[in-house]
Amino acid sequence: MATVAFADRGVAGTSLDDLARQVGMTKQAILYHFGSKDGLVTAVLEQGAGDLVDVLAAAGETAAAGWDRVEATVRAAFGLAVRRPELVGLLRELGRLGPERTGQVVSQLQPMIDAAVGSLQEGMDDGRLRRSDPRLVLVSAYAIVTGVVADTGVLRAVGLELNLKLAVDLRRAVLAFLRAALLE
Amino acid sequence: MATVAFADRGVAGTSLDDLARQVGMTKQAILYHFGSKDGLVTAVLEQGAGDLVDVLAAAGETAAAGWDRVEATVRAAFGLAVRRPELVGLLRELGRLGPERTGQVVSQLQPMIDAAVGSLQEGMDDGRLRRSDPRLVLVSAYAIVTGVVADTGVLRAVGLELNLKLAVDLRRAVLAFLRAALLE
DNA sequence: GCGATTCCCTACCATTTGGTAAGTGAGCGT
DNA sequence: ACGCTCACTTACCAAATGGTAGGGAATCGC
Repeated sequence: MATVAFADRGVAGTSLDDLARQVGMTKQAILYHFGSKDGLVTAVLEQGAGDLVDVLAAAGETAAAGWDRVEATVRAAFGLAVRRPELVGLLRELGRLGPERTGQVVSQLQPMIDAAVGSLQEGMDDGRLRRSDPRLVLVSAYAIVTGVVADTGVLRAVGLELNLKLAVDLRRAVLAFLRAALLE
Repeated sequence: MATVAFADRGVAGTSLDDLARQVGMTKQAILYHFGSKDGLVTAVLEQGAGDLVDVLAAAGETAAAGWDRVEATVRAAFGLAVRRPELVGLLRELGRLGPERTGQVVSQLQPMIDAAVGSLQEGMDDGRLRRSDPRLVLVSAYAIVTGVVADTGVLRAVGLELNLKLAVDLRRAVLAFLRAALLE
């Protein structure tokens, strides 16, 4: 709930009073549980990053290394982005929360990121994937998935509505892009 | 200046006092010129959208329709995103400013967007470009360019630093993606 | 049964926020 | 010289903000 509010209107744009009213508690109940707004932000970020890691890491591990793993991860990422867009919003909010906050979340995501880069690199070394910069691939894929889900205003501007069908189309487009980049 | 602050810390996260101190004026001087914070936001958005249109539309018009125009526009977009990343941040801030604000900016960008979609569609009808959904192409390209520039925290997490060389690499990757999608 | 703890509320508080009121000085047309 | 507008400034203000203090009810260990 707080996650959605922070992702939606930003941390600075969400007052504890608003939040409490939304949850049906008083501001002081929130402060009791989290100590301060800072504490709440920390908890929300930790939970969000945890969820992210849980879903994506699990998806990656179930598939065999190589293209299958890439596809499984992208599918999981799209599913998560559609089901819980607030996680994407949270990632975007990070930029304006300062480096310490970014560091907190990144340190939680780092093992997963390293694993992804490593897996891609390994695939390239084995010749199963075409050689390129795995980090560029990762960043590009991240940008497309998050950008498309988060900027719904932009979607509407080009005459698209974010729904299941569009998500499937976009997933197909992203996978085609990655296939072109990673397979020959 | 206000543009940078709004893009950087968000509208809600930027107080008029902070802003005024940064500019070397008093808050009341700002209020005198813009009437209210709302007025300032409106002006900043209008200016930002105008700049966006100026650069991108000009780039599109100088190149011949078809792939050349796509490439010219992407190059202009990357240039703008690197030179003035706050414009990207502003676009992202739109989402949390509510539909009216989004409408204001979108109506300013709409002719350019329609022209881009139309140009792509025309190229596909002529057979100069491979047939696909031009809106999906546009959204994907938008997401990559803006995502990569705006989420510098994510970049750093994968061990990349946003600089000229990286921007060039990314531009190459995006152009390769678009070429694969639009040319055969 | 009973003290302690947990959890939450009411009542405040200092600070910050966007915004108003009133004045001031520089420049400018007449 | 005079009035007038422009571009501010200082002095406020009411509301909202994050946070503290203290109390009360429910629950738990014993």
